Amino acid sequence: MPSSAKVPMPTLERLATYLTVLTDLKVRSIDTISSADIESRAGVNAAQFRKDLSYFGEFGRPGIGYNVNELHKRISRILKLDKTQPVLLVGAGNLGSALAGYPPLRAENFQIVAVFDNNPSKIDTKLWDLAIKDIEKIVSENETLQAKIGIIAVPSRVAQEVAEKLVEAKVSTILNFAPTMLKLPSGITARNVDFVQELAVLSFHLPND
Amino acid sequence: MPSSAKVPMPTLERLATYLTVLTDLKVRSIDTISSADIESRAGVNAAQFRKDLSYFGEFGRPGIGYNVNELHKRISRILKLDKTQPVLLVGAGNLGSALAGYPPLRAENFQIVAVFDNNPSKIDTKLWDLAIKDIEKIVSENETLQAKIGIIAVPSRVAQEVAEKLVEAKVSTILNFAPTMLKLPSGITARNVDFVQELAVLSFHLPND
DNA sequence: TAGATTGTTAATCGATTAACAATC
DNA sequence: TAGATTGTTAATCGATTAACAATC
Repeated sequence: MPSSAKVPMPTLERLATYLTVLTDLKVRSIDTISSADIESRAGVNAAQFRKDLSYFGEFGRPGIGYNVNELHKRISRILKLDKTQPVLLVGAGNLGSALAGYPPLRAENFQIVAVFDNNPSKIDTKLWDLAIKDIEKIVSENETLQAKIGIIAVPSRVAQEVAEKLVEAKVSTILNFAPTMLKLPSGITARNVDFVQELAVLSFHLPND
Repeated sequence: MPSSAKVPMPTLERLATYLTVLTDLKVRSIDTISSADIESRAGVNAAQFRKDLSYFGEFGRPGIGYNVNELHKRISRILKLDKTQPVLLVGAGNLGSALAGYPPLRAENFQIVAVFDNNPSKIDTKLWDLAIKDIEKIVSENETLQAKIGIIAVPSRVAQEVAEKLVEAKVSTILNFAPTMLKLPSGITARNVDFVQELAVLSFHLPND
């Protein structure tokens, strides 16, 4: 029942996976599932799944299983995906553009509310339906927007600098796509998405000729 | 000394992180570092770093530390990043386009050698310097190319189908950007990059108003 | 030599999974 | 009731870290 007991990071990551599976089950109009079903669909051990949920309360009925809609709703709630989250995007290059136009983000209630760049020739042009703004204005812009999540999609060499501006703009969590270790004040949560790292791990597993 | 003893996945992931740090040290012309330096720069415990390396042999000199260039070279070698790896990209949308034009990939010796899509209006047009080819031709195309790594950058609903084509084309490792659980034959290694999952974890950590 | 730092062992910590009483 | 499946405890497994002899 306690929602405050420290939740392991892997549990949190799997929660998002369960949501993906549950969304799919909803589409297929399946309305009850067991932890064993999850095991076969998500590749996560059934006991693991039940344990993960146990950090947040009771969700199923012994002998029956879980109601798909209810479980989806409750996990969304836990991950704070039940209401729209405003997000600041920094970097209007290829990657930033792809992120701003990425449908699954909207589907899960993340809304990019502003895009920033430092390139004068981009400032005041549009990225999809958003005006690209001067990165120097991020602090004042976010006074109104009040976004708490920031995405860094700029080259590595300026990522640290951008991170500091995001912190100044009162963002408290950062998703960093640049392959750099950010130095951040405590209290700021950051995650790195590193394509090259992912490919490197795959590369290691390649058969040796 | 054994390179074959099963290496933990987190070790492999950190190896790529070390490489990033080492590249940076090379740029700064620093040529010797200790595990304690790595701890402060990569945020990884010094003992952890030494343990990670120990799966692959001996790399440093007691009392001295590690030679930056040599360590970089050896880790590159371990991850098979010392020679160019050909990669097939499926999906010539926004994300595929961003990946194909992503400089760090080239910097680490990954080379996208072909792009495939199923959209007739895209086929035979160019994505950067590559001709977009019909996904139906992937098997025959890869007979010549012999790429072993595939990237899936298509919408979720077609990701499974694309994965199967990649397997048919004799790819053995897959990086999947679609938020779906792929069902793959054993022997195929896959990793998912899920932006929404990353954001969901951040979202969880958001202060409750 | 004295000081620094490695590679590795052993101790700790935490996450995964099996087992089962409770319950539908 | 008998069968199914949960939530949770306890056992297992594996990864992280501290400690230290070896060595530069």
